[in-house]
Amino acid sequence: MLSIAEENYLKAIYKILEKTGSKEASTKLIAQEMGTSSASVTDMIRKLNEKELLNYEKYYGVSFTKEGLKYSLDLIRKHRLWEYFLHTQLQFSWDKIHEIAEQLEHVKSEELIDRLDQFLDYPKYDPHGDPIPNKNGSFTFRTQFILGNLTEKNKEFIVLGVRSHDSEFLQYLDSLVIQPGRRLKILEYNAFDQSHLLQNEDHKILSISNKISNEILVKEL
Amino acid sequence: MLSIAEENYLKAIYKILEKTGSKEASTKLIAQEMGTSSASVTDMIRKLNEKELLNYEKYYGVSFTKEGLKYSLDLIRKHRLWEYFLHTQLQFSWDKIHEIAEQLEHVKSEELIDRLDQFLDYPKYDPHGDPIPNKNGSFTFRTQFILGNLTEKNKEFIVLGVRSHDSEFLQYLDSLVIQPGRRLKILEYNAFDQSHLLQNEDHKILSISNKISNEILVKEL
DNA sequence: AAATTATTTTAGATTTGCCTAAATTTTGCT
DNA sequence: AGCAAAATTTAGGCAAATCTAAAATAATTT
Ligand SMILES: [Mn+2]
Ligand SMILES: [Mn+2]
Ligand SMILES: [Mn+2]
Ligand SMILES: [Mn+2]
Repeated sequence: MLSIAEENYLKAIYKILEKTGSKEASTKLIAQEMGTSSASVTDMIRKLNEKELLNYEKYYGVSFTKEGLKYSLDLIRKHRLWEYFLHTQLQFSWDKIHEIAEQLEHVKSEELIDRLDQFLDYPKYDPHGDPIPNKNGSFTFRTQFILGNLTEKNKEFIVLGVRSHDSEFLQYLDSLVIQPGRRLKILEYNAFDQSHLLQNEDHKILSISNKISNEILVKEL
Repeated sequence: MLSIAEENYLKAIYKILEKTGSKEASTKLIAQEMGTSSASVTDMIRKLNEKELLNYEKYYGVSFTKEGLKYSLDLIRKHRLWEYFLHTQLQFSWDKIHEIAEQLEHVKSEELIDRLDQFLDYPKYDPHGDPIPNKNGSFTFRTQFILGNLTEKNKEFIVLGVRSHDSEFLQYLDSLVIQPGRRLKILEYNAFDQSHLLQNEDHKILSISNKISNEILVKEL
């Protein structure tokens, strides 16, 4: 059993590896992600190395061991299942759930998360569209496009998720009725500033900058 | 915002005051309840006194301040609401819920507990029959009897709760179909050893020692 | 009212997770 | 290759929460 601090380091490393696509995470990036000093990171990764959750070579960053990766995936699973619970059962808006899930994910009980999974009917994606690992740590993949890359007029899409989880961004999307499961139609695409003119499910016309559209994930139809 | 350790001390003190009916809790009893040394208790109660949650007079134990009592009641509320959730929604048996609620009760979010309360439809009693304080910290009382004190033949009762939360005791009651909401009928009372012969809801005949019956709370009808 | 016992507090350490500053090592650049 | 910059580790310290042992105080018994 790991402490909350140790678990948060694992999550930070997972997030870095996911974002950079690399196999190793540097002390610097971990410190940045955790909001701590590099010295603290060195202390902690040495400890997690001793617990055989991280492969650590002095001066060359860390990678996950098999057990470290599985532990991280379990944390991601717990976090996203709790987010799903908060959103679908307790009606929390999607900009409020992350912070609470950050606490709930550290509750230690395998049976709890298994029963929660069953209670929620084994959801595959969280309220932000991120995949939820199953008990074995495997994700369900799906083809998805970044709205910002789509330019075809009159084409219709279903929102799948978002790439930014920024609270204000999510609230803004709420105000535009752009949420997972909602429909969007491209009315116009402006190649000069890469902005879109969209129609939402409520037939409202929306003008969206590429700053926004690049953070929205959709599928056709 | 208090640390988990600080919160657990408040709960321990609450439990002692409830059990002893006294206004002050001694260092010794707190240490016993927490499973720590008296020295640790002295350190902590001095800290909680500085935070104005406890009234503390050196060598004479502690009592709650108004804020300390409210904080404790909020913790009891969270604990019991989570237990109710685990039992009624996730189908955990009543002997498993306490341990998990001990973790969940420390999640910090007032909105979370308010929404959970609403989701569960404002339950007044937890799965062990203990009252759940409302948002203002007030309990709903009800008249209840200790089964061990009841001797009248052929009288019928509804189980309301239990006074011991021991896991093995609860499992034993499960095996006898003695659970909150279930009916019980007194077939015989033996004054010599104070044992009861009962009939449960499944029409099974049960012989119950006073050791057991003294831990069961019931109401008439 | 002493003396003994029980309880509580103080003193001094330990562990965890964090910090800053200094030393070391690697990396990038001319 | 050599030097400067960047990253990392080490050293030393701090706060929280714990411990054991010793000292102080209160309660009980004679
Ligand atoms: Mn999240
Ligand atoms: Mn999410
Ligand atoms: Mn409980
Ligand atoms: Mn309970």
